[in-house]
Amino acid sequence: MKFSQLLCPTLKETPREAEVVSHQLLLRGGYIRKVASGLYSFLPLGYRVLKKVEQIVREEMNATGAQEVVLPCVTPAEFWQQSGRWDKYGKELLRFKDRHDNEFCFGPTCEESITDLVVQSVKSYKQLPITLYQIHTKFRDEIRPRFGLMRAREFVMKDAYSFHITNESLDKTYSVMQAAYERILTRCGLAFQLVSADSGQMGGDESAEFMVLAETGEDAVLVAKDGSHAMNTEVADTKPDLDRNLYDEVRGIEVGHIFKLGPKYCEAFKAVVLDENGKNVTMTMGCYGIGVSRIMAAAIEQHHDQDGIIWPMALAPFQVVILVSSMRDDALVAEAEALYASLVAVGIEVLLDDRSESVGVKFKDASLLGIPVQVVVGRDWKESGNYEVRFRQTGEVVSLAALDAVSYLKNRVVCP
RNA sequence: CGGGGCGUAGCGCAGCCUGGUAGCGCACCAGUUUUGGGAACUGGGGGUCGGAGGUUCAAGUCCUCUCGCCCCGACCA
Repeated sequence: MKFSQLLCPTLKETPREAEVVSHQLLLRGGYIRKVASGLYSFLPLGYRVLKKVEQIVREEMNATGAQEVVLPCVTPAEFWQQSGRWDKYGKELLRFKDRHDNEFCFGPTCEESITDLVVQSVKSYKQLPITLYQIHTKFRDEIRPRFGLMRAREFVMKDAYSFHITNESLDKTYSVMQAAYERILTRCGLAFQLVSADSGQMGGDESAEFMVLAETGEDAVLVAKDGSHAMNTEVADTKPDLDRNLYDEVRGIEVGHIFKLGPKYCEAFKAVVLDENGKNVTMTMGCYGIGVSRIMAAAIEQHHDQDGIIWPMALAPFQVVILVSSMRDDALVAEAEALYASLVAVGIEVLLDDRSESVGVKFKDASLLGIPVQVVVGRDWKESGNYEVRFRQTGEVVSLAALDAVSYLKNRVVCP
């Protein structure tokens, strides 16, 4: 991609509405724009990052044997009445009527819809266990949306649901999901903490949250000093005899939550299969959510500095940006374009900053955008034929012979 | 919903108290000179001053109502 063609309206000044750093930098970097409170458009760079997170989630889900589906965003009121949540969910559930005066809501989560699907299509214990997931838009009419993508009303979530006839089977899938979530967050380059949690409105027996550690996190977490476990302070508050001296309190951003739901929804939907004796048994269920768009924000909260975003390699919209120090120097431009073509040819995601801006602007924008590797074709190349390579995260600066550039950069953009 | 703050060009702001031709910086367009950490000059374009009503000869400014946005709280993946 050439920067001169890219829709990327960077801002020098922070919009007044943005309070937290991820929101500020996403706006300043031209990643997102606000449409209304809690509603955001993703611009090309923002969408690239979102797709990176989605793809990591998808790969790890598929690796567990989970199957990807898509359910409608709009669901009929009957589903929610059947589970009892039409009354319980409150105003967070966005409700409306169609032209026939039938009631619907925009799904904030999909236990009802997925259970309905499974009821229709799963009839035998031989089809179990099964895990279905989707990566899709959710809407929750939050009391107070805030902090940009951190607590938006419309957001992208991966929600997975597993169905079983034994608790042992549910336990097993729950563990598999936990391990998958650990791999997802590790691949995303995030430091996180697994915490036992309150299952809240979802119901169920056991749940755990995945917290991305960041001082700006909305949640407080108690981590045992011996490292053995951690819990949300919401849970700690229900344990009056807990010795808080044995814990350190840290802040976290909840990016994932896994639940053993049990039979609640399956009972409500009469989700039964025939067992090996030909008898009806009610299924039991687990659900597993990851805030895909929230991970974007959390990654920035954890990885930024005064100059801007510092994307982990796996999430970066581009791995490399080539800065041409002067667009009026034909030799420089030709060299940069040749380098660009050869990097593209080996599959590196590279942005060529071919704008007729001063090199200072290009440095500032490259740092703000958080592209992991900056390759400068300029002064050094004129003098010695070398490129100057700068690493956003470490500040390391390397002088690189042009001949070695492709193989060197290929090695340096590998995701851990 | 309670408390607080803010709405003036894409972004950041001044002007309001004390009513009288709607401004500044950045961004944008054209031209010239520039190009190693947000260049300079010249010339341009862009505004229902959030909306409605009122007071007045005259409202961005005063009054009333209203909508939106942000922060704190309750709530929450």
